[in-house]
Amino acid sequence: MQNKGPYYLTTAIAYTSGKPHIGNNYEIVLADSIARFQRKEGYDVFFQTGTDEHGQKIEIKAQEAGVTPKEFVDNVAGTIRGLCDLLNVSYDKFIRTTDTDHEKQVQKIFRRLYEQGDIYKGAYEGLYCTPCESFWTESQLVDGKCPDCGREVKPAKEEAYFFRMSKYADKLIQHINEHPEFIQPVSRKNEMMNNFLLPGLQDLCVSRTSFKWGIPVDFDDRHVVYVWLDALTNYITGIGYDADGNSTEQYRKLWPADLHLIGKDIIRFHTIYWPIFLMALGEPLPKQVFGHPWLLTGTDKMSKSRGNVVYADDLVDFFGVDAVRYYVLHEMPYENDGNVTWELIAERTNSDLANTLGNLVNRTIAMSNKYFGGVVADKGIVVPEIDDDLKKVITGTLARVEGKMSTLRVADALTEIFGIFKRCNKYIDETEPWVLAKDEAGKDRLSTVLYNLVEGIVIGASLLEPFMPETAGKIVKQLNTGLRDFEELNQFGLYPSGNKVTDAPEILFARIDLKEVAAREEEIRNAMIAANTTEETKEDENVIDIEAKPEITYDDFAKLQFQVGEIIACEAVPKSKKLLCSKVKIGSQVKQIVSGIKAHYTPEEMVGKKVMVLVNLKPATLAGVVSEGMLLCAEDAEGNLALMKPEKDMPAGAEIC
RNA sequence: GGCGAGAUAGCUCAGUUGGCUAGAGCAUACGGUUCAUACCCGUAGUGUCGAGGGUUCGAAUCCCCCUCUCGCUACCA
Repeated sequence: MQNKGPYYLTTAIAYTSGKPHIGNNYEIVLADSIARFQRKEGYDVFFQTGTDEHGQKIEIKAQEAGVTPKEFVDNVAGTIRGLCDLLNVSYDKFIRTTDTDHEKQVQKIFRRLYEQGDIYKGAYEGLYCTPCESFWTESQLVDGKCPDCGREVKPAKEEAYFFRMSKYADKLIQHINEHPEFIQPVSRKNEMMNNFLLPGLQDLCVSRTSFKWGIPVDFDDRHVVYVWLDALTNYITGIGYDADGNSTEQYRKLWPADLHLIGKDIIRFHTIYWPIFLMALGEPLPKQVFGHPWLLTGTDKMSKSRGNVVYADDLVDFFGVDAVRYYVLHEMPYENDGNVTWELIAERTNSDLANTLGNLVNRTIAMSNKYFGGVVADKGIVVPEIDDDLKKVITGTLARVEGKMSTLRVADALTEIFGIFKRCNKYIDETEPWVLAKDEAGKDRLSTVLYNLVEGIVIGASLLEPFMPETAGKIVKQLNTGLRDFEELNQFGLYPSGNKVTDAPEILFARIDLKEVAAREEEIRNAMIAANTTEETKEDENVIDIEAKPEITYDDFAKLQFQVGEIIACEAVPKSKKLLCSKVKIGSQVKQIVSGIKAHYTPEEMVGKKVMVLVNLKPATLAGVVSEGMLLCAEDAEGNLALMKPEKDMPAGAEIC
């Protein structure tokens, strides 16, 4: 087979905070189908995936679990790798950000960027605005003052390293404009341009001192490298990049990557920060970044307490690996989010895999056995008006599939392949083998018909291999042959005439009873809810750790005036998505307070509540509405808000102290 | 609020530069067939192409406006 050169493909690395659901695994199946396809096309493919294992969240989770962070990520990374294997993912390298060589390179990269001035130590001294509780970089200040409130900024305790993004912004804008294929789908390009690049890039914080579970900055070990410089660089460290210029031959061969396949939530990091890091290192940029939409379960958000989280291993256990692969690839969302449910997979499996494909293979083999003892021979009895179209459809499919795959239209490529199987079913109807079998004179024609069917199925199976490798192998095994190379797929008639197919055809995909699916799903849901209940009671005892703020004096505290306020009226702020405007009775006066809690409370719910109010906050205007205080809320890890209410009924205006 | 995308058959969606009776798949109904996993083949559909207005010989397709949904972003005192 002709070698078309290297093709380097990556997925995002999965965060090891817990077991990923099918919506996360979908990306890697998609990547796998592309990797396998390009291999068949003759490319020397290198396919890398892996896990992102640092950060405060993992540090906390490990603590909760009573294990070290390393033990924790070893366990989860093992689970994730196991899911990849279960899904038959043909990765060439599974990188972990805790790999020693990766960590070493990240340190070297950090040091190099620091030494050449791209990373600087953010001296927070003089740059913290206490009222705004915000850190600002020098470039963000307006006349040396807080850009939000215009007040003086002053020194703060935490320091961090920053990356000078603005330095490379113009070069990146130019690159994006000159390479329209760089960001896919194109609609994302405008978002990046309009929201970030054109308004001006802010410098990015690339280190932390608030947690320890990360790669230490080797010349300043109070700091660990913060997520993006650690995670994104996996794409080059995994293939042998060296910041000192001693990169491996593999790196020189593979970089720049042909495709970074990622979810739409991290497009910004892959199309802005990552290219800029690479520019700073003097390396070429990846050729394409594809930010795919998500595969969701119905309309509800997945949550364990609802028991509606869909895991790949449960699905594979019930449907089989290729049915799951087929579903996610066939439903691959391109512009909009897609759906996955047990019922949808079952329906798709029945109609496409059991009926169209499985039944075709089964009936073809059954007829070969019934009429010719399994021997498939081309007797050369051609009926052009029927056979020609069949052959044309089959031999033309490769080109159509290649066309679809060149623009990553994986779902459409699969539809093209199934066109072969549908055409074969129709061919059976056109030729009526059972009629031919009744008459000795029809025997040779019948033999040719069956030969044509077997040949079509072999070509279809060969095209199917990148998407459903296990099934493709099973099909050709039953036909007692092997998969064809892609370059042979535009020829018809390579199946050895006189070959004998299996006399015991195996059902490739059994039809699934929807009631069984519902029962199984119910079973898993209940088990999940039960397991989660015990887990949640445990979690109730847990606390959420947030970043510590600098210590304050009692005098600082005494400046704050908290009182009980009664909400007597509330309405949504018209020109805003998150804001509610409340009239709050505090003693004898009524204040107007704007709060960003529309997602959690309706205006009707708000009225009548007695809540905790910070009263002496300087009034500010939000979305054109004046706000004269702040309603206090508790916030959980998911960002859910709960208003603070006195434990006993208290009059409006009561001081909270 | 800024920028952007979208609203087409019961469901998921295609509809290129405006052009003949608006399409595909799934689901549904009917007919045919029996080699096969109650399967396959064929036929039939229904659609105010989100509402209204405009340009045009002609608009799902272009323009205006309205309603709704969604994405990124800002606001979240």
